Order: sequence, then structure tokens, then C-alpha cells
Amino acid sequence: MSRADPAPPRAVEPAPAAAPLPAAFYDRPVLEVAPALVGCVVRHGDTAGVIVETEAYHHSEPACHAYVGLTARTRPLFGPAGVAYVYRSYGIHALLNAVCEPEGVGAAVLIRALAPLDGLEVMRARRRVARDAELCSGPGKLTQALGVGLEHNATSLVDGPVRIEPRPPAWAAPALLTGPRVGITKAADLPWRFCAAGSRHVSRPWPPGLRDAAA
DNA sequence: CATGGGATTGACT
DNA sequence: GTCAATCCCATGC
Repeated sequence: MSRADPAPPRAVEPAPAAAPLPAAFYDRPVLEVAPALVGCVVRHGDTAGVIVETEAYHHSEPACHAYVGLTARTRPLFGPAGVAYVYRSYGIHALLNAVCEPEGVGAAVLIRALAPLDGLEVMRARRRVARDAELCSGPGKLTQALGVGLEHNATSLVDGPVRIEPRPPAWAAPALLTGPRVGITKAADLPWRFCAAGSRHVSRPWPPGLRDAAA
């Protein structure tokens, strides 16, 4: 083509994928990693979203799958940090976790909700919901929207197909709310859930009294 | 080998 | 507010 030709139209602007978080980010206490992941970006293919809700799990408490010890199922949880732990919930949904802490410690952060960032049209095609706020507002919803499945279990979040990137500038210091984890019966009192204050994309609203910190 | 529960969601009353 | 769908796997006989 000649120089006078207009640039060919691009179907999709290339995703400005940042360098992913290093494994060392995850290799520390899970209660530090869980709030630190809020505002970071989960990316898979053309789709990406900003994490607005997380929960911490640790093998010392019975709500964690690793509580039962090292089994074929829980092996990734006890492995090195920076790896995905994806499992099926209620026979239907795939839930995405980021394995934390040194090898031998069974700990992970459950990614519970995202604010959609890139690939909105792909997400809408996968989710078929009325409003964009429902695309990723739950742990099973976001994996469906991003195309994350059980095949991603035990893959690297640093150089695998599903990656997590540092907080973009707009999310440099998100206001956080803390509360009890959702949907569990054991160790339900631990306040190990972390949300971006005021986000419309969280999986469940906060009880009255915690809303005043909303940004 | 049979059983039961689960870090959920969507449809329905 | 209630409830079914659906499957992996830990546990127990």
C-alpha cells in the first residue's frame, strides 16, 4: 500500500497489557495479598477487569479447601505462589483463586468480582445479561465473562494464559471495606473479605453501617 | 463403591 | 423471599 493510504482500520486496539505482578507479590501472608489485589487487573485474552472484591483463605481455618490437607484437589493450594487455583463450585461454576504464601502453605485469594475493563463485547456475548454491572459481579460470573475454566487450574498467573497486572493509575489507592466472607458456614466470623468502597460491581451489597466509607 | 456437601447463580413466588 | 441445577472429590462403609 502507498503512503497516502489511510491506516487500515483495526478491528480491536491491542490490549495495553502491563507487565504482570511477579510471583513475589503473592509469596507473603494471604491477608496482605487479598486487600493488595483490589484494584489490580485480571486479564485473559481480549478480556480484562479490575478486581473490586476478594476473599482470603488459609489452611488453618475450615472454610479453606486446604484445611483437609494435601490431596490431589488441593495440591495447587500448597504449591508455589503466583499460580491459579480454579475449582468447580456447586457442580456448575468455576471459581478463580490466586495461590499465595510459600510452598507448603495452603492459602489463596478468591477473586469475587471485577469492574469490566476490556473486551466488553466478548463478555456480553458470553454472559447475556441485561446490564454491564452484572457481567462480573460474582465469582462464577467473572470466570464466565473472561472465559476462565477448570483447564486453567494450576497455570501460572505470571506467565500463563490468565494474568494479573498491577493497579492502573486510576486505582492506585482504592478505599477498602472489610467484612465477613460470603457463602460459607465454617469460620464465617473471620472478616477476610475485601471490597473496593462504593463499587457498583461487587457481588453482594454491604450491610447497613458499612456504606458510609463509600468513595 | 455410595454418599453428601459445597467459596453460586438464575429463575421463580 | 425460596429452590433446583449439576459435578468434583473427601469421606466412610
